[in-house]
Amino acid sequence: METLAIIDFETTGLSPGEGARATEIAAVVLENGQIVRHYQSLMNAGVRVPFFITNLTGITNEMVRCAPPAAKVMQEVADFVGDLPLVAHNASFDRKFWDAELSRVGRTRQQEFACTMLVARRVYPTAPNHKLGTLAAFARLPDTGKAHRAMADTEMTAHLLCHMEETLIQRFQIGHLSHALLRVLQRVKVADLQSTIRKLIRAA
DNA sequence: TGCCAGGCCCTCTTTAGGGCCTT
Repeated sequence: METLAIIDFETTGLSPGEGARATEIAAVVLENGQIVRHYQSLMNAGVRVPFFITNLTGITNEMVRCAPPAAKVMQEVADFVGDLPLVAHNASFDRKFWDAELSRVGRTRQQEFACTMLVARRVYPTAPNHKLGTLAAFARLPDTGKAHRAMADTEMTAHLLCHMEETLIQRFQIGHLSHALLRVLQRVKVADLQSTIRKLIRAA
């Protein structure tokens, strides 16, 4: 697999447009199917953490108050991932926060996101659902720690990506999984997955 | 009081509606 950066945000809500801010981010670099570098930090954006978010994630107001400023963390994580292609589970969510938090420090995203949830819907159509935790159990992925914390979810997404690559290699004899192929697969109609991959292999 | 975003996908569709998924 080509070298990719996988990220996951914990936030105070669902939309930066509604005032939600990031509370934690994790990123890993996946190289040849192995996690070779980690970045993880809580961040203080100067907002209160709603009670139900603390219940969900375990992230408290005290933890955020003691964390480095959001601007410092975003500069660090943006430098950490550099121009590597980005991957996230339900990437439309993380892309919104990545773009919003980066814009606050005067930076803009240079690369595209690929989405493991959209690809998993096609690769694992019989999974009970396509939540990250459900897919981890369905594919019997290694335990990565407490769900709904940024590094645990980031590592789980990395394991899911590797498992999907193995599945696609076995099922369709693809050579390897690239970011470009992920971007194609996430837009293919579920029923067209097989024919689309075969066409891509023939064209390669 | 009740509701709250947005992109994607499916279908009893396309001049739409509702479920999924993320926090």
